[in-house]
Amino acid sequence: MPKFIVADDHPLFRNAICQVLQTLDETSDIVEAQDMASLQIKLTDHPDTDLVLLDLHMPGAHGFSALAYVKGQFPELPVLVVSANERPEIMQRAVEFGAKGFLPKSSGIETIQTAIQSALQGAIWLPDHAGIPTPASQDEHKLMEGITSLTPQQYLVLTMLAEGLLNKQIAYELDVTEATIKAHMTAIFRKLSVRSRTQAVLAISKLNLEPPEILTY
Amino acid sequence: MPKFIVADDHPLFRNAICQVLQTLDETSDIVEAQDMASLQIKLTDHPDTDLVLLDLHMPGAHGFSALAYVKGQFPELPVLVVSANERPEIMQRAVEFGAKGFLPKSSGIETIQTAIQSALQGAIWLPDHAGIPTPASQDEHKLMEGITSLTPQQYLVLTMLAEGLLNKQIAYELDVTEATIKAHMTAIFRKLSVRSRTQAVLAISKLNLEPPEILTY
DNA sequence: TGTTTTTTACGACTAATGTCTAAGAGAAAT
DNA sequence: ATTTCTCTTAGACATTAGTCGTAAAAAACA
Repeated sequence: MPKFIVADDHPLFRNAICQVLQTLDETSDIVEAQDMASLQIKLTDHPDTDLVLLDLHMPGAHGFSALAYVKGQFPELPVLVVSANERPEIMQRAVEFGAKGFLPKSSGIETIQTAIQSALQGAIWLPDHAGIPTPASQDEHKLMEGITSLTPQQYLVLTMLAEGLLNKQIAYELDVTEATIKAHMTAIFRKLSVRSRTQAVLAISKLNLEPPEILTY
Repeated sequence: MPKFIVADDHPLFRNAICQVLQTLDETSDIVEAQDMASLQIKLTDHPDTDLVLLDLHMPGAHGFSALAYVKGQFPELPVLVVSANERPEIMQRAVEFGAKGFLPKSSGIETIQTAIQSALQGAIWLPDHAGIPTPASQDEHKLMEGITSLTPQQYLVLTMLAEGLLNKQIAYELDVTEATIKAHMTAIFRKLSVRSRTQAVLAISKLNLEPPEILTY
Protein backbone atom coordinates (compact mmCIF):
# COMPACT_ATOMS: atom_id res chain seq x y z
CA MET A 1 0.00 0.00 0.00
CA PRO A 2 2.09 2.87 -1.32
CA LYS A 3 1.43 6.36 0.03
CA PHE A 4 1.53 9.40 -2.20
CA ILE A 5 1.26 13.14 -1.86
CA VAL A 6 0.14 14.94 -5.02
CA ALA A 7 1.05 18.62 -4.85
CA ASP A 8 -0.39 20.69 -7.69
CA ASP A 9 -2.57 23.78 -7.68
CA HIS A 10 -4.42 22.75 -10.82
CA PRO A 11 -7.44 20.68 -9.73
CA LEU A 12 -7.96 18.95 -13.07
CA PHE A 13 -4.40 17.80 -13.35
CA ARG A 14 -4.27 16.79 -9.70
CA ASN A 15 -7.31 14.59 -10.27
CA ALA A 16 -5.82 13.11 -13.39
CA ILE A 17 -2.67 12.13 -11.52
CA CYS A 18 -4.70 10.63 -8.71
CA GLN A 19 -6.63 8.54 -11.24
CA VAL A 20 -3.40 7.12 -12.57
CA LEU A 21 -2.16 6.36 -9.06
CA GLN A 22 -5.36 4.40 -8.43
CA THR A 23 -4.85 2.29 -11.53
CA LEU A 24 -1.34 1.46 -10.34
CA ASP A 25 -2.48 0.18 -6.99
CA GLU A 26 -6.08 0.17 -5.73
CA THR A 27 -4.89 0.39 -2.14
CA SER A 28 -2.88 3.53 -2.71
CA ASP A 29 -3.13 6.12 0.02
CA ILE A 30 -3.29 9.48 -1.71
CA VAL A 31 -2.98 12.88 -0.07
CA GLU A 32 -3.43 16.11 -2.01
CA ALA A 33 -1.96 19.58 -1.60
CA GLN A 34 -2.67 22.70 -3.63
CA ASP A 35 0.00 25.06 -2.32
CA MET A 36 3.25 25.07 -0.39
CA ALA A 37 1.54 25.80 2.91
CA SER A 38 -0.75 22.77 2.70
CA LEU A 39 2.09 20.63 1.36
CA GLN A 40 4.10 21.53 4.44
CA ILE A 41 1.28 20.35 6.67
CA LYS A 42 0.63 17.14 4.74
CA LEU A 43 4.32 16.30 4.77
CA THR A 44 4.58 16.55 8.54
CA ASP A 45 1.25 14.76 9.01
CA HIS A 46 2.32 11.87 6.79
CA PRO A 47 5.94 11.03 7.51
CA ASP A 48 5.49 7.57 5.94
CA THR A 49 4.94 8.96 2.44
CA ASP A 50 6.59 6.93 -0.31
CA LEU A 51 6.59 9.53 -3.07
CA VAL A 52 5.72 13.18 -3.59
CA LEU A 53 4.56 14.38 -6.99
CA LEU A 54 5.56 18.01 -6.93
CA ASP A 55 4.55 20.80 -9.27
CA LEU A 56 7.03 23.66 -9.14
CA HIS A 57 4.49 26.39 -9.82
CA MET A 58 2.08 26.26 -6.94
CA PRO A 59 1.35 29.31 -4.83
CA GLY A 60 4.28 29.76 -2.51
CA ALA A 61 6.59 27.78 -4.77
CA HIS A 62 9.24 29.54 -6.82
CA GLY A 63 10.57 27.12 -9.36
CA PHE A 64 13.34 24.92 -8.10
CA SER A 65 13.38 26.66 -4.76
CA ALA A 66 10.31 24.61 -3.86
CA LEU A 67 12.21 21.41 -4.62
CA ALA A 68 15.19 22.61 -2.61
CA TYR A 69 13.00 23.40 0.35
CA VAL A 70 11.23 20.04 0.36
CA LYS A 71 14.53 18.20 0.00
CA GLY A 72 15.91 20.26 2.85
CA GLN A 73 13.04 19.44 5.17
CA PHE A 74 12.78 15.77 4.20
CA PRO A 75 16.09 14.68 2.67
CA GLU A 76 15.14 11.02 2.38
CA LEU A 77 11.76 11.56 0.76
CA PRO A 78 11.62 10.73 -2.96
CA VAL A 79 10.24 13.58 -5.07
CA LEU A 80 9.08 13.36 -8.65
CA VAL A 81 8.89 16.80 -10.25
CA VAL A 82 5.85 17.43 -12.41
CA SER A 83 5.77 20.47 -14.67
CA ALA A 84 4.38 21.86 -17.90
CA ASN A 85 7.89 22.88 -18.83
CA GLU A 86 9.44 20.72 -21.54
CA ARG A 87 12.92 22.14 -21.74
CA PRO A 88 15.61 19.48 -21.48
CA GLU A 89 17.85 21.64 -19.27
CA ILE A 90 15.03 22.04 -16.77
CA MET A 91 14.41 18.30 -16.65
CA GLN A 92 18.09 17.62 -16.10
CA ARG A 93 18.24 20.30 -13.39
CA ALA A 94 15.43 18.64 -11.47
CA VAL A 95 17.45 15.44 -11.15
CA GLU A 96 20.64 17.34 -10.43
CA PHE A 97 18.84 19.11 -7.61
CA GLY A 98 17.73 15.90 -5.97
CA ALA A 99 14.49 14.82 -7.65
CA LYS A 100 13.85 11.21 -8.65
CA GLY A 101 12.86 12.38 -12.09
CA PHE A 102 10.88 14.82 -14.19
CA LEU A 103 7.42 14.18 -15.55
CA PRO A 104 6.11 16.58 -18.22
CA LYS A 105 2.43 17.37 -17.88
CA SER A 106 1.95 16.47 -21.51
CA SER A 107 2.78 12.83 -20.76
CA GLY A 108 0.37 10.02 -21.58
CA ILE A 109 -1.06 7.65 -19.01
CA GLU A 110 1.45 4.87 -19.62
CA THR A 111 4.34 7.30 -19.35
CA ILE A 112 3.05 8.60 -16.05
CA GLN A 113 2.68 5.04 -14.76
CA THR A 114 6.21 4.16 -15.80
CA ALA A 115 7.68 7.28 -14.23
CA ILE A 116 5.95 6.72 -10.90
CA GLN A 117 6.86 3.06 -10.67
CA SER A 118 10.41 3.88 -11.55
CA ALA A 119 10.58 6.55 -8.87
CA LEU A 120 9.01 4.19 -6.30
CA GLN A 121 11.74 1.66 -6.99
CA GLY A 122 14.37 4.29 -6.35
CA ALA A 123 15.43 4.75 -9.94
CA ILE A 124 15.78 8.04 -11.80
CA TRP A 125 13.28 8.61 -14.57
CA LEU A 126 13.41 11.19 -17.36
CA PRO A 127 11.50 11.49 -20.65
CA ASP A 128 13.16 10.35 -23.84
CA HIS A 129 13.61 13.90 -25.03
CA ALA A 130 15.46 15.00 -21.91
CA GLY A 131 18.64 15.11 -23.95
CA ILE A 132 22.18 15.46 -22.71
CA PRO A 133 22.77 16.76 -19.18
CA THR A 134 23.95 20.34 -18.93
CA PRO A 135 25.32 20.61 -15.41
CA ALA A 136 24.23 23.48 -13.20
CA SER A 137 26.83 26.06 -12.27
CA GLN A 138 28.61 26.21 -8.95
CA ASP A 139 26.55 29.26 -8.06
CA GLU A 140 23.29 27.47 -8.74
CA HIS A 141 24.29 24.63 -6.45
CA LYS A 142 25.37 27.03 -3.72
CA LEU A 143 22.04 28.76 -3.99
CA MET A 144 20.11 25.50 -3.83
CA GLU A 145 22.10 24.47 -0.76
CA GLY A 146 21.24 27.79 0.81
CA ILE A 147 17.52 27.29 0.25
CA THR A 148 17.83 23.71 1.46
CA SER A 149 19.12 25.01 4.78
CA LEU A 150 16.22 27.42 5.30
CA THR A 151 13.82 26.73 8.14
CA PRO A 152 10.09 26.54 7.25
CA GLN A 153 9.42 30.01 8.58
CA GLN A 154 12.40 31.44 6.75
CA TYR A 155 11.21 29.89 3.49
CA LEU A 156 7.80 31.40 4.05
CA VAL A 157 9.30 34.83 4.66
CA LEU A 158 11.41 34.44 1.52
CA THR A 159 8.38 33.67 -0.63
CA MET A 160 6.57 36.70 0.76
CA LEU A 161 9.62 38.80 0.04
CA ALA A 162 9.45 37.45 -3.49
CA GLU A 163 5.91 38.85 -3.69
CA GLY A 164 7.36 42.30 -3.16
CA LEU A 165 6.03 42.78 0.37
CA LEU A 166 7.58 45.11 2.95
CA ASN A 167 8.87 43.75 6.26
CA LYS A 168 5.96 45.49 7.89
CA GLN A 169 3.45 43.71 5.65
CA ILE A 170 5.06 40.31 6.13
CA ALA A 171 4.98 40.84 9.89
CA TYR A 172 1.29 41.67 9.75
CA GLU A 173 0.45 38.64 7.59
CA LEU A 174 2.33 36.26 9.88
CA ASP A 175 1.11 38.03 12.98
CA VAL A 176 4.58 38.64 14.41
CA THR A 177 6.70 41.72 15.06
CA GLU A 178 8.71 43.51 12.43
CA ALA A 179 11.78 42.74 14.53
CA THR A 180 11.14 39.06 13.94
CA ILE A 181 10.96 39.51 10.19
CA LYS A 182 14.18 41.46 10.23
CA ALA A 183 15.85 38.66 12.15
CA HIS A 184 14.59 36.17 9.55
CA MET A 185 15.81 38.38 6.74
CA THR A 186 19.29 38.55 8.16
CA ALA A 187 19.33 34.76 8.50
CA ILE A 188 18.05 34.31 4.94
CA PHE A 189 20.67 36.67 3.52
CA ARG A 190 23.41 34.72 5.29
CA LYS A 191 22.21 31.41 3.94
CA LEU A 192 21.77 32.64 0.39
CA SER A 193 25.04 34.58 0.46
CA VAL A 194 23.43 37.88 -0.45
CA ARG A 195 23.52 41.28 1.19
CA SER A 196 20.07 42.75 0.56
CA ARG A 197 16.47 41.84 -0.17
CA THR A 198 16.92 42.93 -3.74
CA GLN A 199 19.73 40.43 -4.25
CA ALA A 200 17.68 37.74 -2.53
CA VAL A 201 14.84 38.30 -4.99
CA LEU A 202 17.26 38.19 -7.92
CA ALA A 203 18.77 34.98 -6.60
CA ILE A 204 15.57 32.99 -6.36
CA SER A 205 14.22 34.32 -9.64
CA LYS A 206 17.25 32.64 -11.23
CA LEU A 207 15.88 29.32 -10.05
CA ASN A 208 12.58 29.80 -11.82
CA LEU A 209 13.02 28.40 -15.29
CA GLU A 210 14.92 31.01 -17.11
CA PRO A 211 17.06 29.67 -19.93
CA PRO A 212 20.82 29.96 -19.52
CA GLU A 213 20.76 30.90 -23.20
CA ILE A 214 23.02 28.17 -24.43
CA LEU A 215 24.41 29.08 -27.83
CA THR A 216 25.91 26.43 -30.02
CA TYR A 217 27.36 27.38 -33.37
CA MET B 1 21.84 51.48 -49.71
CA PRO B 2 20.05 50.20 -46.61
CA LYS B 3 21.53 50.94 -43.21
CA PHE B 4 21.53 48.35 -40.42
CA ILE B 5 22.49 48.13 -36.79
CA VAL B 6 23.30 44.65 -35.56
CA ALA B 7 23.09 44.47 -31.79
CA ASP B 8 24.31 41.18 -30.32
CA ASP B 9 26.94 40.42 -27.73
CA HIS B 10 27.99 37.18 -29.39
CA PRO B 11 30.75 38.04 -31.90
CA LEU B 12 30.32 34.93 -34.03
CA PHE B 13 26.64 35.36 -34.49
CA ARG B 14 27.00 39.10 -35.09
CA ASN B 15 29.45 38.33 -37.87
CA ALA B 16 27.17 35.72 -39.34
CA ILE B 17 24.30 38.20 -39.50
CA CYS B 18 26.53 40.81 -41.09
CA GLN B 19 27.55 38.28 -43.75
CA VAL B 20 23.94 37.70 -44.64
CA LEU B 21 23.27 41.43 -44.80
CA GLN B 22 26.14 41.78 -47.29
CA THR B 23 24.70 39.10 -49.53
CA LEU B 24 21.38 40.94 -49.56
CA ASP B 25 22.90 44.21 -50.69
CA GLU B 26 26.61 44.85 -51.28
CA THR B 27 26.20 48.52 -50.49
CA SER B 28 24.68 47.91 -47.07
CA ASP B 29 25.88 50.19 -44.32
CA ILE B 30 26.29 48.02 -41.24
CA VAL B 31 26.90 49.23 -37.69
CA GLU B 32 27.50 46.83 -34.83
CA ALA B 33 26.79 47.01 -31.11
CA GLN B 34 27.62 44.50 -28.40
CA ASP B 35 25.71 45.90 -25.45
CA MET B 36 22.91 48.34 -24.63
CA ALA B 37 25.33 51.19 -23.91
CA SER B 38 26.98 50.99 -27.34
CA LEU B 39 23.61 50.44 -29.00
CA GLN B 40 22.40 53.68 -27.43
CA ILE B 41 25.36 55.54 -28.93
CA LYS B 42 25.05 53.97 -32.36
CA LEU B 43 21.35 54.72 -32.47
CA THR B 44 21.85 58.43 -31.80
CA ASP B 45 24.85 58.57 -34.17
CA HIS B 46 22.90 56.96 -36.99
CA PRO B 47 19.38 58.39 -37.02
CA ASP B 48 18.90 57.22 -40.62
CA THR B 49 19.02 53.53 -39.73
CA ASP B 50 16.55 51.38 -41.66
CA LEU B 51 16.48 48.34 -39.41
CA VAL B 52 17.86 47.20 -36.06
CA LEU B 53 18.55 43.54 -35.45
CA LEU B 54 18.23 43.27 -31.69
CA ASP B 55 19.27 40.46 -29.41
CA LEU B 56 17.38 40.62 -26.12
CA HIS B 57 20.17 39.16 -24.01
CA MET B 58 23.02 41.58 -24.35
CA PRO B 59 24.67 43.10 -21.28
CA GLY B 60 22.34 45.81 -20.06
CA ALA B 61 19.34 44.23 -21.74
CA HIS B 62 16.71 42.44 -19.71
CA GLY B 63 14.52 40.50 -22.08
CA PHE B 64 11.70 42.52 -23.56
CA SER B 65 12.60 45.56 -21.52
CA ALA B 66 15.39 46.18 -24.03
CA LEU B 67 12.85 46.19 -26.86
CA ALA B 68 10.56 48.51 -24.92
CA TYR B 69 13.39 50.92 -24.28
CA VAL B 70 14.51 51.07 -27.90
CA LYS B 71 10.93 51.51 -29.09
CA GLY B 72 10.50 54.27 -26.54
CA GLN B 73 13.58 56.15 -27.66
CA PHE B 74 12.99 55.64 -31.39
CA PRO B 75 9.32 54.86 -31.95
CA GLU B 76 9.53 54.90 -35.75
CA LEU B 77 12.58 52.67 -36.02
CA PRO B 78 11.86 49.12 -37.25
CA VAL B 79 13.29 46.46 -34.95
CA LEU B 80 13.71 42.78 -35.73
CA VAL B 81 14.18 40.75 -32.58
CA VAL B 82 16.82 38.04 -32.75
CA SER B 83 16.99 35.43 -30.02
CA ALA B 84 17.98 31.87 -29.25
CA ASN B 85 14.57 31.41 -27.69
CA GLU B 86 12.21 29.29 -29.75
CA ARG B 87 9.04 29.50 -27.70
CA PRO B 88 6.02 30.55 -29.77
CA GLU B 89 4.64 32.80 -27.01
CA ILE B 90 7.93 34.71 -26.89
CA MET B 91 7.90 35.22 -30.67
CA GLN B 92 4.33 36.50 -30.57
CA ARG B 93 5.16 38.78 -27.66
CA ALA B 94 7.96 40.41 -29.63
CA VAL B 95 5.51 41.49 -32.34
CA GLU B 96 2.90 42.48 -29.79
CA PHE B 97 5.47 44.69 -28.13
CA GLY B 98 6.31 46.54 -31.34
CA ALA B 99 8.91 44.49 -33.16
CA LYS B 100 8.73 43.89 -36.92
CA GLY B 101 9.23 40.19 -36.28
CA PHE B 102 11.16 37.49 -34.50
CA LEU B 103 14.16 35.67 -35.93
CA PRO B 104 15.31 32.52 -34.09
CA LYS B 105 19.08 32.12 -34.00
CA SER B 106 18.69 28.62 -35.33
CA SER B 107 17.41 29.98 -38.65
CA GLY B 108 19.10 29.13 -41.96
CA ILE B 109 20.56 31.74 -44.29
CA GLU B 110 17.54 31.92 -46.58
CA THR B 111 15.21 32.34 -43.62
CA ILE B 112 17.32 35.19 -42.28
CA GLN B 113 17.29 36.85 -45.68
CA THR B 114 13.53 36.54 -45.97
CA ALA B 115 12.94 37.91 -42.49
CA ILE B 116 15.16 40.95 -43.05
CA GLN B 117 13.67 41.82 -46.43
CA SER B 118 10.23 41.43 -45.02
CA ALA B 119 11.03 43.75 -42.12
CA LEU B 120 12.63 46.29 -44.46
CA GLN B 121 9.43 46.42 -46.47
CA GLY B 122 7.46 47.12 -43.34
CA ALA B 123 5.82 43.74 -43.03
CA ILE B 124 5.72 41.55 -39.95
CA TRP B 125 7.70 38.34 -40.13
CA LEU B 126 7.49 35.31 -37.89
CA PRO B 127 8.76 31.74 -38.27
CA ASP B 128 6.35 29.04 -39.37
CA HIS B 129 6.29 27.48 -35.92
CA ALA B 130 5.29 30.71 -34.19
CA GLY B 131 1.85 29.24 -33.70
CA ILE B 132 -1.28 31.01 -32.57
CA PRO B 133 -0.95 34.36 -30.84
CA THR B 134 -1.43 34.34 -27.08
CA PRO B 135 -2.03 37.98 -26.20
CA ALA B 136 -0.05 39.57 -23.39
CA SER B 137 -1.92 40.57 -20.26
CA GLN B 138 -3.00 44.09 -19.46
CA ASP B 139 -0.32 44.24 -16.78
CA GLU B 140 2.38 43.24 -19.21
CA HIS B 141 1.40 46.02 -21.57
CA LYS B 142 1.28 48.55 -18.75
CA LEU B 143 4.74 47.47 -17.72
CA MET B 144 6.08 47.75 -21.27
CA GLU B 145 4.59 51.22 -21.58
CA GLY B 146 6.28 52.16 -18.35
CA ILE B 147 9.67 51.04 -19.61
CA THR B 148 9.00 52.77 -22.92
CA SER B 149 8.61 56.06 -21.08
CA LEU B 150 11.93 55.74 -19.23
CA THR B 151 14.69 58.20 -20.07
CA PRO B 152 18.10 56.78 -21.05
CA GLN B 153 19.55 57.48 -17.64
CA GLN B 154 16.57 55.96 -15.91
CA TYR B 155 16.84 52.81 -17.99
CA LEU B 156 20.49 52.59 -17.11
CA VAL B 157 19.75 52.95 -13.42
CA LEU B 158 17.06 50.29 -13.71
CA THR B 159 19.42 47.77 -15.28
CA MET B 160 21.97 48.41 -12.55
CA LEU B 161 19.27 47.95 -9.97
CA ALA B 162 18.50 44.65 -11.65
CA GLU B 163 22.12 43.65 -11.02
CA GLY B 164 21.45 43.97 -7.32
CA LEU B 165 23.52 47.12 -6.80
CA LEU B 166 22.94 49.59 -3.98
CA ASN B 167 22.09 53.22 -4.73
CA LYS B 168 25.54 54.10 -3.46
CA GLN B 169 27.20 51.73 -5.90
CA ILE B 170 25.14 52.93 -8.84
CA ALA B 171 25.99 56.52 -7.93
CA TYR B 172 29.69 55.67 -7.88
CA GLU B 173 29.55 53.88 -11.23
CA LEU B 174 27.73 56.74 -12.91
CA ASP B 175 29.78 59.36 -11.08
CA VAL B 176 26.82 61.22 -9.60
CA THR B 177 25.47 61.73 -6.09
CA GLU B 178 23.39 59.18 -4.27
CA ALA B 179 20.65 61.81 -4.14
CA THR B 180 20.49 61.73 -7.93
CA ILE B 181 20.07 57.97 -8.02
CA LYS B 182 17.34 58.20 -5.43
CA ALA B 183 15.53 60.75 -7.56
CA HIS B 184 15.81 58.41 -10.56
CA MET B 185 14.49 55.56 -8.48
CA THR B 186 11.42 57.53 -7.48
CA ALA B 187 10.79 58.39 -11.14
CA ILE B 188 11.26 54.76 -12.19
CA PHE B 189 8.85 53.52 -9.52
CA ARG B 190 6.23 55.96 -10.73
CA LYS B 191 6.55 54.88 -14.34
CA LEU B 192 6.51 51.18 -13.55
CA SER B 193 3.69 51.57 -11.02
CA VAL B 194 5.65 49.98 -8.19
CA ARG B 195 6.49 51.18 -4.71
CA SER B 196 9.95 49.79 -4.02
CA ARG B 197 13.12 48.60 -5.68
CA THR B 198 12.18 45.03 -4.81
CA GLN B 199 8.94 45.33 -6.76
CA ALA B 200 10.76 46.98 -9.64
CA VAL B 201 13.14 44.02 -9.86
CA LEU B 202 10.20 41.61 -9.78
CA ALA B 203 8.45 43.57 -12.50
CA ILE B 204 11.23 43.51 -15.05
CA SER B 205 12.12 39.90 -14.32
CA LYS B 206 8.61 39.11 -15.55
CA LEU B 207 9.57 40.46 -18.95
CA ASN B 208 12.48 38.10 -19.30
CA LEU B 209 11.08 34.99 -20.93
CA GLU B 210 9.14 33.25 -18.24
CA PRO B 211 6.44 30.92 -19.49
CA PRO B 212 2.83 31.82 -18.61
CA GLU B 213 2.44 28.11 -17.86
CA ILE B 214 -0.20 27.36 -20.44
CA LEU B 215 -1.85 24.05 -19.73
CA THR B 216 -3.77 22.21 -22.40
CA TYR B 217 -5.45 18.93 -21.61
C1' DT C 1 17.19 83.46 -31.37
C1' DG C 2 14.21 83.16 -27.61
C1' DT C 3 11.13 80.03 -25.16
C1' DT C 4 9.19 75.84 -23.42
C1' DT C 5 9.88 71.15 -22.12
C1' DT C 6 12.66 67.49 -20.69
C1' DT C 7 16.39 65.62 -18.46
C1' DT C 8 19.63 65.45 -14.99
C1' DA C 9 21.13 66.77 -10.73
C1' DC C 10 21.23 67.74 -5.67
C1' DG C 11 20.11 68.66 -0.44
C1' DA C 12 17.03 68.04 3.35
C1' DC C 13 13.91 65.20 5.55
C1' DT C 14 11.35 60.87 6.67
C1' DA C 15 10.75 55.99 6.39
C1' DA C 16 12.41 51.46 5.82
C1' DT C 17 16.22 48.08 6.21
C1' DG C 18 19.67 45.56 8.24
C1' DT C 19 23.00 44.29 12.28
C1' DC C 20 24.15 43.19 16.88
C1' DT C 21 23.43 41.60 21.42
C1' DA C 22 20.60 39.35 24.44
C1' DA C 23 17.06 36.50 25.95
C1' DG C 24 12.71 33.64 26.75
C1' DA C 25 9.57 29.73 25.25
C1' DG C 26 8.84 25.51 23.19
C1' DA C 27 9.96 21.32 20.46
C1' DA C 28 12.96 17.75 19.35
C1' DA C 29 16.91 15.08 19.82
C1' DT C 30 20.42 12.65 22.77
C1' DA D 1 17.44 15.55 32.07
C1' DT D 2 20.12 18.12 29.24
C1' DT D 3 21.29 19.94 25.08
C1' DT D 4 20.15 21.82 20.64
C1' DC D 5 17.45 24.15 17.43
C1' DT D 6 13.75 27.18 16.03
C1' DC D 7 10.88 30.95 16.62
C1' DT D 8 10.12 34.86 18.90
C1' DT D 9 11.01 39.68 20.65
C1' DA D 10 13.43 43.93 22.35
C1' DG D 11 16.37 47.96 22.04
C1' DA D 12 19.99 50.45 20.17
C1' DC D 13 22.37 51.50 16.31
C1' DA D 14 24.04 52.31 11.53
C1' DT D 15 22.91 52.22 6.89
C1' DT D 16 20.04 52.37 3.07
C1' DA D 17 15.99 53.74 0.64
C1' DG D 18 12.48 56.86 -0.81
C1' DT D 19 9.90 61.65 -1.18
C1' DC D 20 9.72 66.51 -1.96
C1' DG D 21 11.09 70.84 -3.57
C1' DT D 22 14.28 73.13 -6.47
C1' DA D 23 17.61 74.46 -9.88
C1' DA D 24 20.96 74.09 -13.65
C1' DA D 25 21.67 72.16 -18.17
C1' DA D 26 20.22 70.22 -22.45
C1' DA D 27 17.09 69.43 -26.01
C1' DA D 28 13.14 70.48 -28.63
C1' DC D 29 10.59 73.96 -30.71
C1' DA D 30 8.83 78.24 -32.56
